[in-house]
Amino acid sequence: MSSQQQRGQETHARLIKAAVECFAEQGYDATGVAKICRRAGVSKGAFYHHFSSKQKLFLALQESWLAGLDAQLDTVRTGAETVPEAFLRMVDLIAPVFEAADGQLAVFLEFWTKACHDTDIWQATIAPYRRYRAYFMRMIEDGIAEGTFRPVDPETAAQVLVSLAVGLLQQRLLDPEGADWGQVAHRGVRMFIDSLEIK
Amino acid sequence: MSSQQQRGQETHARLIKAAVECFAEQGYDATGVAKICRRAGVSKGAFYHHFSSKQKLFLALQESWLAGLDAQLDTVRTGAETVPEAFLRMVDLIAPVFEAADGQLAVFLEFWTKACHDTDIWQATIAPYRRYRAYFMRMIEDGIAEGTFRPVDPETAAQVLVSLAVGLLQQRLLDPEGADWGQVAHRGVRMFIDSLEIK
DNA sequence: GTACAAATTCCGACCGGTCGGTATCCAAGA
DNA sequence: TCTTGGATACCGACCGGTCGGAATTTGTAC
Repeated sequence: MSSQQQRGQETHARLIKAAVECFAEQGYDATGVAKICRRAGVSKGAFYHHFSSKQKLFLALQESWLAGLDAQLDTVRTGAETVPEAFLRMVDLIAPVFEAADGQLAVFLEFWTKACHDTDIWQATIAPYRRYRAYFMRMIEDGIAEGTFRPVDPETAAQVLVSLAVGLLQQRLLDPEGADWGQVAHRGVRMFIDSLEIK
Repeated sequence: MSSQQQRGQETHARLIKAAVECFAEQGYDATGVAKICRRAGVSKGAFYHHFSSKQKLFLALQESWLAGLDAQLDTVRTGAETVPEAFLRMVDLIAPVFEAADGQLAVFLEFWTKACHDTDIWQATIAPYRRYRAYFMRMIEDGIAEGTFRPVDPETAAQVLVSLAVGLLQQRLLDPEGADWGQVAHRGVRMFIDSLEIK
């Protein structure tokens, strides 16, 4: 890689980092391109050299973040004996990911909001949820197959679980001090399992 | 009421209505005050005669909507023998409220988003959730008292339920065609009850 | 009933400022 | 020399909000 290419990549990364911080602190709309540039120590010209629009940067942000979450999810099933165990492991594994990203998560709400009014963002936003739903569905089907779960409708159950996860994320985001959200998440997933398990 | 007062109230109502429609279609930030006024068939001067700022109108919107939801919630406990029944009744009673408001619900996402960056909106936004949590908590305590529920921690359980409700709302908002959300809601609440009930 | 003042409701031009985006030029590395 | 990455100045559009005053109704004194 030439020194010029490297310089370019560094600027790119600095812009992403600055954008995440700005969006998290003030929100997407309230953050001007100029502000991102100032924080990144870079000019507006450089910005539009790397991103064709403010929205493209927004999408790039979402994409990179979700890729990280996906990677984390893939490690869940390994090393769990039964499906219920896998679900519980998931909570433990995912929680720190969210905690680490803490301040930046507010941007998720922006994604959801914008998704309602923009097809590009909408597509990029719902895709992961459908993927997670399918993922959970398969786990539930496995649970039924291995005899630990009652023969419920896996799709509906998966949708319930995704909703619960999303709701937990939102509540945690809105009122971080309002509860011990890690504990609530645990309790929620345990309730989910309880109602599915054959006892 | 004098004819002047009445005229004022009508204008007020027209502004609210126009604002809800605009916000739902394009979002809060993308909707200029001028656009609301045009839709309401009213001048900018009239707008600022009725609302001291765009944000005040936003808050008024949220307040009036939540008041309606509260009123609906208050009718739930009456006419249910046991607590589990009350929870199930709640789903049936609340669902149509959300369905009726359908197109307007996207504004909720905006409330959440703005709440992260504005203390005024934040206070107005979390207050109802804390109220609902307290409401559910009492119901769960009642369930424990009447012997139908296991002696779990009512607070955590209530937080789980609120999270589930919020998540269902968000998912429904984002992907209305993605599932039969009424059914998912039913299944979710039933799951919640299942894991609490003494069998 | 009439004349006039006060108050309410509303109008729309206008303000300073900010926005996303563009055009142009420059410096340095290949 | 020529491409690439970055800088700067600038554009038109639009924003939330203000303001002086017009139009109409209400209250009051005669």
